[in-house]
Amino acid sequence: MMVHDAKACIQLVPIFQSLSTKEKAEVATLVRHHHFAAGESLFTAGDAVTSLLIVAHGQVKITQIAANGKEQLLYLLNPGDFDGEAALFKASTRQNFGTALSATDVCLIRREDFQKLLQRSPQLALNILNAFGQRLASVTEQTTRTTTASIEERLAMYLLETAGKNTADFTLPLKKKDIASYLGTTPETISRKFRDFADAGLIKKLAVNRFQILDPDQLALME
Amino acid sequence: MMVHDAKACIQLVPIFQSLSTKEKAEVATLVRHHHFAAGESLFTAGDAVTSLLIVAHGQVKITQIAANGKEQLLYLLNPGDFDGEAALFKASTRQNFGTALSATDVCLIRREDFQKLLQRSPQLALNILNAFGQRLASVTEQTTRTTTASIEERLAMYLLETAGKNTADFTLPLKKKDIASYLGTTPETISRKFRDFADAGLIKKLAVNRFQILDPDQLALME
DNA sequence: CGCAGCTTTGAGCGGAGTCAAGGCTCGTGG
DNA sequence: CCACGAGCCTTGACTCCGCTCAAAGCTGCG
Repeated sequence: MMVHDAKACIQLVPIFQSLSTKEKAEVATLVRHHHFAAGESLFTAGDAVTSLLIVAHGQVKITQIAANGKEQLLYLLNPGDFDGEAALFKASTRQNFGTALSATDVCLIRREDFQKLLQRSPQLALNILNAFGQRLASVTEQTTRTTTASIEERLAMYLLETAGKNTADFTLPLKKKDIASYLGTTPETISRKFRDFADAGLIKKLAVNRFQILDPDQLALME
Repeated sequence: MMVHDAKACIQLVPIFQSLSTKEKAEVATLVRHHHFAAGESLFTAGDAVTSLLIVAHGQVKITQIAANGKEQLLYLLNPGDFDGEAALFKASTRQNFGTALSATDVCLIRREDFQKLLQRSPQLALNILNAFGQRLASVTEQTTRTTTASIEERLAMYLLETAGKNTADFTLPLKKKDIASYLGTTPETISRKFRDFADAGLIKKLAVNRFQILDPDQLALME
C-alpha cells in the first residue's frame, strides 16, 4: 500500500519520468507519505527545508507574506508538481507558506537522500533544471503582467487560462479572495470586474463562482 | 590572450568554482569571447538559444516586452552572472531581450558543449541548480513586492539595496527610465518620489543621478 | 555648437483601494 | 431538519495614488 502509493507518486512526477525502472525503484524506497486536510498548513516561512515535497493528489497554494502583512499567492501546486527545490541545495529555510486547498496527499524525499540521488543521476538534475526553467518563466510572466497590465486585462487572462476549453460552464478553482491575491488586487475589485464583464456580454454568471464564457475572443483582446 | 581571458571568465563565475583544476581547464577550451558596446543588443526574443552566456565585464539588462508593448526590466546581469535560459535543457528560443548597458565582455559556451559538461559533472549541475534557486527566489520576491508595496516603498527598497554601504555618495547604475521599468512605474513618478524623499530629508541630491542617503533607517521603515 | 534623449515639473484625471453595510451559503450543532 | 453563525461575496460612496500629456530645462556626445 505504501509502496503502491510511492510508485504512483513517482510515475506522476515529470522529473522522474526519464529515469530507468531500476532508478525509479530506488527512488521509491526513499519516499515518505503524508496527508493533509483542506486548510491545513504544510509548511511555514522560517521552517528548515528538510524535504522535497511532491503533490500526489489535491491542491496546495504557495503564498508569501509581504512586509506590510499582505498575503500574496505565488502559485499553485497540482498533482505532479513539486516544491522545496529552490532551497534544497543549501541549508536554508522556507521563504513562503504552503497550505492545502483541498484534501491533499504528498510524497516527501529527504534532502540528503535527494542530493545523493542527484549526484548519481545527471539526468535527474537536468530534469529539475527544466522544471526550474518553467517555473521561472511562469513567475517572470506573472511579474511582467502585474507591472504592465491593468487589473481588467489580468483578470481576462486569468479567466481564459483557467477555463481552458470549458467555456460553456466552468467553476473557479479559487475563492475571489485568492484570485485577488494572485492578481495583486482586492476581492471587491474582482467582484466588480466580473460584473463589468457580464454587463459587456463577455461572460454569463451561472452561480456564485460558476460562469459561462460567451466571448473568449473579445476577452483575449484585452490582453 | 584568448586563453587568459577564458581563465579569467571561469575564475569569475561561481558556478565553476567548485570544479577541479582539470575540469576548469577543460571548460576553458570551450569558451568563446565577444565584446559589446553600450546599447548593443546581445540577443532578441525569438532568437535560437545557441550558447550559454557569462558576463565577464560590464552590465547587461534583461527585459521582456508585454502584450501592450511596454518594456519590463526583469533583472541585470553583472560580472559573474550567467544568463538563465541558455542553461536550460529544453528552451530553444529566447523569450526576452539582452542589452548591454555599458561596454561589456561576455564568454560564450556552446549549448551542446555545456550540456555535455553538465552530464558529466553532477557538481556543476548542483551549482547551476543553486544559482537558479536564487534567481527564482529573487524574481519571486520582486513579484511580491510589486503587487503588495506602493511605489514609494519599492523605490526605498531599491535604493537601499542598490546603494549598499555607499550611503555617503552613490550613483544610480540605471537611468530613471530603467528604474521605472524595473519597479513597474514611470520615470515621472520616480523623479517625483526622489524629490519627496529629498524634501523629507531622507536623501540629498548631489547631481542628476547621484545621491547621499541621509536616513537609511527611515527609508527602511517604508518597507 | 546643436540635437537627441533624459529629467524635471505641473495640471488633470481615472482606476483601483478602503471602509462600511447588507446579502448569501454552507457547515455545525441543537 | 431547521436555525445559527462564520466567512464569503456584492455593492455603494469616497479618496487618492500614480498615470498621461505637455512643456521646459539638462546633459552629453558627435
